Amino acid sequence: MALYKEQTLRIYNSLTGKKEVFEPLHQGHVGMYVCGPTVYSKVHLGNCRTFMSFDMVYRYLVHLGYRVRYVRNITDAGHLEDDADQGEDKISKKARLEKIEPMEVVQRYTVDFHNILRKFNLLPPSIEPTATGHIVEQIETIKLILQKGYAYEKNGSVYFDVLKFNKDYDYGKLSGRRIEDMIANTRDLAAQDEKNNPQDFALWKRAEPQHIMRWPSPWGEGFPGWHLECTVMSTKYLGETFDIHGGGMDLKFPHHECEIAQAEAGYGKSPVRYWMHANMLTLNGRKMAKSTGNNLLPDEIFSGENEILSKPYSPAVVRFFMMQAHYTSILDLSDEALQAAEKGYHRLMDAMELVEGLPESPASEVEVAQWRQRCYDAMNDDFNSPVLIAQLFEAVRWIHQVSEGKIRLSGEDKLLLGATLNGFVLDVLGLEKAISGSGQGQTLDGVMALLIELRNKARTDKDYTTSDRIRDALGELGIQLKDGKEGTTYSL
RNA sequence: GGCAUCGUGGCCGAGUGGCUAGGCGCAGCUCUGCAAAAGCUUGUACAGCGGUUCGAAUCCGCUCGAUGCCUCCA
Repeated sequence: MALYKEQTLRIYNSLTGKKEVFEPLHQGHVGMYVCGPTVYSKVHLGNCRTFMSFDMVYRYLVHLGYRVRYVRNITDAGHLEDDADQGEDKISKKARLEKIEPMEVVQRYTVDFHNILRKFNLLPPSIEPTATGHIVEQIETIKLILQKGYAYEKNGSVYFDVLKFNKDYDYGKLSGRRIEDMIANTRDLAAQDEKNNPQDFALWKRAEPQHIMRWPSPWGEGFPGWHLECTVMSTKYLGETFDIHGGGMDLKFPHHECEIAQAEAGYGKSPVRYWMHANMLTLNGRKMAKSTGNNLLPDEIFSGENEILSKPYSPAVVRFFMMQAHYTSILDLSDEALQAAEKGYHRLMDAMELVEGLPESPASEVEVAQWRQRCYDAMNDDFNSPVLIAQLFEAVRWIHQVSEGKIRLSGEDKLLLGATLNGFVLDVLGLEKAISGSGQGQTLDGVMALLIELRNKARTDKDYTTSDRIRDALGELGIQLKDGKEGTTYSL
């Protein structure tokens, strides 16, 4: 029997503001769409957190036995410098500045994006569609919205008529905004704007002569509006109604609000059953911004080449750090916090290594099956990974106690404990075992075994000068010796 | 200025009416030739001020602060 039949998953739905029991549209199948990056620069660490959160969501759904179609797009056209349909296309601008083709920009940063996500151990989505690959579908959708009367053409551009839409539907229901407030707060610049109302947004923009990225359309040469691609591609691959739509909190308004409006205008029904929004990542208590220098690139964390952190941190440690916070909470990254996460991460992973060799007893003194359910309870409660991790550390304590002979564990429970830990740590949280044994691993192991043997010989001979010399010299090279009950091990 | 999310012990971070997660640090202990590593033990904290309640970190109001979006400004 599939796990999802015995577990009750609840998801905080941003649309209703409540935790709701998750029931997919089609039993056993889940359709999930996540707004992907605009590939005009190196992927932002905050973006990574969002995608990592939804990777965890995806992994847990798969773990529960659902067949998930996970669609995450690549925005490679139409995303303007500001979101009020002014300014330049982000990708065109970068192409102009670097004097290369827009598609070179797209290619370069798509590759970067994939590389970074692979380091963070994110699973690839089922489908990763691009905006430029769906121009035809976008034009068709614009025609549909025009035909339904919720859009108008002006000088080769097509705009969505928000006020008209709001009469028949509810614009602002996702972000809790009222159209009256928005109108009251808007400066009157109708004179220089071709939109009927400042709240209207572009479905299609006429390309100015210097604009490089352009496609023919019934309204002349132009390019699609940013909000449209997500509506078009989610509908194409997941249907007019689908289960989960995710994205960063910063996309809630206007992007997701516009997606709802486009879909409702076109198809007459709300597109998404569960809206999920991941929260922001701050750095040393402040938002990340290139202009203030309060900014970190993922690779700068891995390499340690930055002015903010005291040392490099591996992708797995950063992932563990992020998983220790709930995805709906603002998370603050700092050197101190990463150091703490690194130690905790190693404690967890080291304990997992011990499970297999634990002594077995006829009966257990701990309730492994109940603990396993507590792990599920944590994840069932809106993917509460921090509470899950707290439960995992409960198991870490047991492992050490069993290892020291203080409590007993049956062979059956040992298997269950190990399988549960592996399932949650590796499959659900997506944490990887500490990197060891690359190309040089075996050689290094051999050298270290020799040094450890020599040092232990010196110690038994009470030649502490020699033994400490070995220990200290290795320490200076960044190799730490660990004297345990079972002998000496080392770590880099 | 508007909307939204939030403000928890030295740090990070769960918890949303009574049953006080977890990680890191600190301290004590065990182990050790000495250390390190590892393990064990230990913390009644919930921005401030009012209010509701038998009882609030948890509900309500106000103030202050943070983050995002919108506006303003530029």
